[in-house]
Amino acid sequence: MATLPLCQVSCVCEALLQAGDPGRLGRFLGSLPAEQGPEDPAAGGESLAKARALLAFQRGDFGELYRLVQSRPFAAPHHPFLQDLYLRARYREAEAARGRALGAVDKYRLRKKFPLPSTIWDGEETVYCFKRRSRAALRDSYGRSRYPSPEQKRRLARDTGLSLTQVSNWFKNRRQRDRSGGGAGTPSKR
Amino acid sequence: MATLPLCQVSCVCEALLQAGDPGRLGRFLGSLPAEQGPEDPAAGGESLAKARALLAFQRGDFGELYRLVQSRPFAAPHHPFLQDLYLRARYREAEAARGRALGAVDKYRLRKKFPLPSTIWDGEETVYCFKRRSRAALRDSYGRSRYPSPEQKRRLARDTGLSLTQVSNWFKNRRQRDRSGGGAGTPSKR
DNA sequence: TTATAATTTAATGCG
DNA sequence: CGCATTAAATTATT
Repeated sequence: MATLPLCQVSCVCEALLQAGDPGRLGRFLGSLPAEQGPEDPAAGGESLAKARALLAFQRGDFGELYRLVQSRPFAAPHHPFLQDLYLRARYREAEAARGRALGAVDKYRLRKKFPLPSTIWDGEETVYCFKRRSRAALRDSYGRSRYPSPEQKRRLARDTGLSLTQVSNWFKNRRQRDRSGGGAGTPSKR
Repeated sequence: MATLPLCQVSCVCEALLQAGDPGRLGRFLGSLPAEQGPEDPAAGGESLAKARALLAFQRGDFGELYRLVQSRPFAAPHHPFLQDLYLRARYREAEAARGRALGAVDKYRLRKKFPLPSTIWDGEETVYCFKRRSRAALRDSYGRSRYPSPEQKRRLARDTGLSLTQVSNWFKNRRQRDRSGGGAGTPSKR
């Protein structure tokens, strides 16, 4: 088979990743010449490495997966996919070693023990509570109205640095909390 | 006072439960002879046990309530009332132990921790309100046609025990979900 | 274990 | 019915 330009290889890889067809993806990678190896520094090589990582995961070769993932920095759009793959590999490895399913706490410990490699993570900490200032702004707005207009939501999102979805979620959750706490509502099934 | 036939006792119990008059209900139960106890195996005894359970709840004797509810199998028409009573007892007990109002998640955890006794529950798992079986039937029908005829809808409603509106809503939501998923407008996280 | 954010599913109101 | 939005239930993370 003739050597393809790297950009075309990338394209095919992404398409097959999207399609979720490991069989065809494996055959395609097998058909490539050896010099298009994972060390290729060009940007297009990222898709190739991604595809190889997925196949390594699927055949349980976790060592190869970790090596691939750390072999080079990946562009941000690839991060979610690779982070998910990396963690699932760590989970599955620990699960196999222990012989039974992991709980939420076990997974938490593994995440602490094996932090995401810097090649697939921008280093920003995942935050599960919004900043004090943002929450104050949300609370303040909630005091004036429990149902902000789209206009108000946009302004809040801008002021707090949160997304529109996050602002909407905050109001939803806040109303729900109010309801369960204060209302004596008997939950009706219908 | 003379001993009443059990069917009459049931009738009075149901009437007073309907009326929501705990005072009169309590006095009525107090007036009954001891041998019409909660162990009475006759079907009519269910109303009596129901009434006793309500009074136990109202005076905060939750242990007695749990005992009554599990003392015998109850017929399906009594389930909604007793399920509600049982859960409210669990909620109130936890609330008192903690000293603070419960949120939606707290209540969810209690429902998982204290599943409904089989005496007041048909055992059908419900996820997001609908029973697993009902949802399977809906999914199945959707696979054959995204727009069921009124005739098919009626049949589904009958088979699943859902209302016609609920069936229609389910299809509407399902189509909506299909559309948003495939097309544009997936709300991004950030 | 608990509080909080996010997600999934069912219901509602309008055109 | 489609569409947007909300309510309610559930999950995930800390």
